[in-house]
Amino acid sequence: MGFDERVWALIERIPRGRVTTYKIIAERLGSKAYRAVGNACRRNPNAPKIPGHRVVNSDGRVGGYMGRTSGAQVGRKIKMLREEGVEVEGGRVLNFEEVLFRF
DNA sequence: AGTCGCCACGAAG
DNA sequence: CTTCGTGGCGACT
Repeated sequence: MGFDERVWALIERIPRGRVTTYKIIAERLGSKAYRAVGNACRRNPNAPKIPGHRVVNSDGRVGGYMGRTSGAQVGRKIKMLREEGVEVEGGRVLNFEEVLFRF
């Protein structure tokens, strides 16, 4: 099981209505490779099953989606989050600390 | 083997 | 805002 697979396995455990961060995932893997976590997400092979939209930046900014840091793809990410009850405004997760999932 | 070039990032300036 | 460090991976040679 490579690095990417381990990242995906963790992402699958994020509950609905919660988010986590690249940094937290890296720490959970015993690594400081938060940037590599972003790479793993970018290579996410199964968009619906692996909820990459629940992974945001450590400062609460929504970040990117489907390989993009801005644009329509990111818009869909925000929409999905809203649909599961996560408040997003101005590209930021509201009540970030409250919805943050730390495994 | 090694190198090089990404990055949905983070910290510091 | 801007750099700068950064880890792991894929695509090369």
